[in-house]
Amino acid sequence: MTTSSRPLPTKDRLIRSAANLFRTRGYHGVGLNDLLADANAPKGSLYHHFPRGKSDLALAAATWASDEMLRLIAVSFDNATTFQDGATTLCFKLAKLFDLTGKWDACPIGSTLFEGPDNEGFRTHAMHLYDGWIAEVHDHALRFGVSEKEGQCAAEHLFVLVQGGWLLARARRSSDVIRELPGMIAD
Amino acid sequence: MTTSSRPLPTKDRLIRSAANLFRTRGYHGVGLNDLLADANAPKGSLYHHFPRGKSDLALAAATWASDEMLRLIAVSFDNATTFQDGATTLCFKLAKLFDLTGKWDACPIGSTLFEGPDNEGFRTHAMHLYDGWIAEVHDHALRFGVSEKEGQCAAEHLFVLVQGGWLLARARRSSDVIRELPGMIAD
DNA sequence: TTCGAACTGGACCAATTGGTCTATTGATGT
DNA sequence: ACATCAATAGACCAATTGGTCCAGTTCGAA
Repeated sequence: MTTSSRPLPTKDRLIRSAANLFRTRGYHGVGLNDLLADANAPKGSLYHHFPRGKSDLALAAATWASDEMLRLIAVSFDNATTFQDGATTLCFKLAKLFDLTGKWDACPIGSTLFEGPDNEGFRTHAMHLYDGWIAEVHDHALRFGVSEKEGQCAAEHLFVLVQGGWLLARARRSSDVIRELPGMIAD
Repeated sequence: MTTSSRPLPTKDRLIRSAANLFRTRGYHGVGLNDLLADANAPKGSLYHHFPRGKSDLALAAATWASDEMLRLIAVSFDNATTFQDGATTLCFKLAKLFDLTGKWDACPIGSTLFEGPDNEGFRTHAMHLYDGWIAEVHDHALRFGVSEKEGQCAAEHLFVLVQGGWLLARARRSSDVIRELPGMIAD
């Protein structure tokens, strides 16, 4: 039961709980019991909405979490005047979420989809979601008049920085690294 | 049974197997049965050498894997003439390991120690190991005449890039990103 | 050769795992 | 009022989990 989860339909509660739990404890680190208790749903509902069970739910949870991230990228770059500006805003927003919520301390996709059981399907899904993030940044970059190739480079660079920073921040329990990320782009 | 594991003492076989398995499948993704089969050791030996069981073994495995990485950093920077040079060599070595072995497709520390059970102890251990990597790069950076602070920055920057690149490379099943990492330092 | 500790082998355990199945409930259209 | 079907509730299951325990074995020092 994360936030005002009462009015949400069961399926959405399952997805949200799964996303939040997998994010910090990993796919295998979360048992169905924890999951169902957190979502306040019986086992029957899980297998009604996700016939293939835990793995299906993990896929859906990762997609949902990815969409959250896409929105974060969008709002960060929408009001930006330069790429640097957008990247800086994104990092600061991530750092704030890292500090305030207990769940933004790791990339939701990686924690959920790597180390999964049917590794190949999970990996492919993760790849697509990541490419979605990069494409989103890429599109925004183009608005600032950079070339196609430069935009792709910049987007991948930002992705790599964010992921690396996320990990180090988690290990140190400090969002400082994330805030210093933008400085690494210009250097 | 990874490589010529016959002459190795049981304890070392356990550590190596644990390091290799946890690296790709995560702490919770590896059961003791898999682990013991891979190390070709009985359960009694595990709890003799690691009285606290799986978690103790994971700590030892992470430390061992970290030492491997430290050596890789050392040989990369030892014969380098500039920081860029050392960083480039390191990335190319990592990319090669990524391609050749099946196990260098993720940071061994993160996969093993995050999402662990007694999260706090695991997290602290991971932090120390990571700081070891950064310190190693930092020391090499100083040899090239940069200031203390610049060296720390450069080391953390490289760390972040490597971690982020590692993740993207894993998702894409391609070491290309890792090889392009050095280009992101200069940009 | 004997003694004692380090180590091995594996039977055994309670708890938990992901998953199945069926009975029941709720709502919606007719 | 009825039929229909999506959704819920949870008992139940085999398999596996990490962990305990102890009888043997091995091996080096006395």
